[in-house]
Amino acid sequence: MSSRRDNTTTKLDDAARAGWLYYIAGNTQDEIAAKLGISRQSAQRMVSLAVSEGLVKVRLDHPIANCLELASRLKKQFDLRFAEVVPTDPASSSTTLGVAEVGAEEMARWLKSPEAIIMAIGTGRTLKAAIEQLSPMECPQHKIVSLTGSIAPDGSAAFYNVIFNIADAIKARSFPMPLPVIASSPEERELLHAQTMIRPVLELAAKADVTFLGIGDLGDDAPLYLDGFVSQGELKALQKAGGVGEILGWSFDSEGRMLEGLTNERVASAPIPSGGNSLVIALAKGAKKRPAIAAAVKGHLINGLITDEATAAALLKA
Amino acid sequence: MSSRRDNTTTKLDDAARAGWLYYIAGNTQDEIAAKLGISRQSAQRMVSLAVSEGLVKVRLDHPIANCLELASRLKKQFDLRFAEVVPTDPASSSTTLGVAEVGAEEMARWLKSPEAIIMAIGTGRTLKAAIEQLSPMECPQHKIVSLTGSIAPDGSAAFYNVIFNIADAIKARSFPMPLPVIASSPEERELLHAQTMIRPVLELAAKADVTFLGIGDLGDDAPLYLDGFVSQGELKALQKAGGVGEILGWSFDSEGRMLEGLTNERVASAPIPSGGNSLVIALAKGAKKRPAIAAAVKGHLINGLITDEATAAALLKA
DNA sequence: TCATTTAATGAGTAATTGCCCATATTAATA
DNA sequence: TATTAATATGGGCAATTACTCATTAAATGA
Repeated sequence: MSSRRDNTTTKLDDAARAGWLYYIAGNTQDEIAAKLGISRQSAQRMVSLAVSEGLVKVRLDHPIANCLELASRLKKQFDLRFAEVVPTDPASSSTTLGVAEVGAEEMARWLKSPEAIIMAIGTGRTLKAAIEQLSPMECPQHKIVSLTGSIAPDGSAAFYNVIFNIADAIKARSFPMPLPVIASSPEERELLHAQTMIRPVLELAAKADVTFLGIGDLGDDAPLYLDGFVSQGELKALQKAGGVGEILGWSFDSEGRMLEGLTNERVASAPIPSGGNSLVIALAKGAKKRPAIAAAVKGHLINGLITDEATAAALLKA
Repeated sequence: MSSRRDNTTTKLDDAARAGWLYYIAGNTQDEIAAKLGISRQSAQRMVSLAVSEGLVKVRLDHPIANCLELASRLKKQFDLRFAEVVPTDPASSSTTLGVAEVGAEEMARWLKSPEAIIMAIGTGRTLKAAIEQLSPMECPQHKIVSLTGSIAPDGSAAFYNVIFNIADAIKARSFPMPLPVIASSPEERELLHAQTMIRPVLELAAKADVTFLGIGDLGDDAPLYLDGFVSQGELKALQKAGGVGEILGWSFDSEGRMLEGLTNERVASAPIPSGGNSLVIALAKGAKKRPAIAAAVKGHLINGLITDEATAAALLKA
């Protein structure tokens, strides 16, 4: 008892133990209670704690035929180098369910590489959900670079910036970008990018081997607006100019062409990587994002996509 | 659906889908049944098929998980009735850290039993460290019996004899063994064992419900030698005869076979309990003790083990 | 075609689990 | 030290899941 660090640690240890006995060893909660000398209710609490703390990871090792089919058609039709489709749960309103898990797996696959890679990371709710699924690992050989600013309009750390969450789970060198997402003027953007702290990050970003990012819609409740990065007026202007989506703050029209002027001339994020071998994977699903995703794949802003069955089917039909 | 090859494939696909909806999306089987248009029972069958076909993989992201895994493999491979593995702290040089705490917990678990039990106790540094972790408790119903002498070669109370330390913490009837660990001759051993004070202790020891003991190595700095129970010459002889470890002073070779003659014909300790239901748990870890532990489990000198991750992994590899 | 075997289905039921609530225990604070 | 707040515990019950069994549908082969 003396060597234990603190209460939380002990509790998580016990939870892990209970979770192991339940999920791996196949004990019932009654059996666990007996083995651990606690009541059944406590055993139940521990198991559920292990789940809610994310200690328990469930994976399904089966290429569900329809998903596979859709993925391969997506790859072909939109000239993608990577596509993954997860089943749609019609009843769930989650905008990340499934996509986040698969995204995390794909990230982990890259991070497991013994060779040093540069992984670039965007931002957004979906990506954040994916990061939460990442299992801790040590990979000091890799560099993880943020493509977009970590500063919210009010000066605080942006909630949906994920580079710091990654750094918690993955022991790799990480490069955040201490910038706002959108500067107040083109001049300020240039000034910010000229900073000695920023330039190496931008250079690193341009050389990324693989990039994971989210896609935002430009509807009336666009994340860019909800999070306060653009004003309502600016959003209206983007919509009027034909904008249907944004990546890293860069807005584009339904053909995937970047909009000229407007907020785009003040976006402080790095450009979307597009070098020859660089893999740019977007994580996105949902009816609301469909036009944005369609535009992004049409305009080859991305060359990889993780989405769900319904979205994939809709993309193929359009 | 067009690409499905045959019935089995389809079934597995559906099972995978059901498994996904259940484990990843968190649906109940009723919901799955509704969504897939099948009965609840069929949904249940599909989910369980997904599990039995190994489509569902559960992983536990916690250091404890590996320990539990190792423990269950130890139990299986060495036919142990009890095995507990604690995480290895690579930074610590302690030979008892973790093992002592868990040993104490296990002792406490037994002592909490309302039914009267006989607990036998060996000796050694690890065991002493374990006893120090014991919380005081009242259990007059139990008997605690020492398996080995409490007299150092110089006639003083042996430092690493732990029965008296137990008696401090635990209010139970305790039975020390006022003997040397190794007598000066086989004859003296017989004489000592014939004493009216000793015989009941030996009889009690033979009936122990559970035994906790340490394992000593027979390297050049064997505890048996350091504590002055055997001379350097005797130690060399033991090594030459193939001795790799000792329990209670009884030396054995790498297969866990007791050595013939030498100091073994003068050991005054009780024999290692081995009755049908008796649980004999050793507390030991560390590279130095590895051959001794391996021999003890191979030769079934013990049927319970508390050790650490590194030692457990090495034992399994050997 | 018909008998026979085999697999699939759903009803019923026992076992297991999730959760709420009252109580006890522990920790924090005055 | 006494009081209060926070937390943990176990009883009880409803929801969920696992399993058995009888029945039905499909497949097989003469």
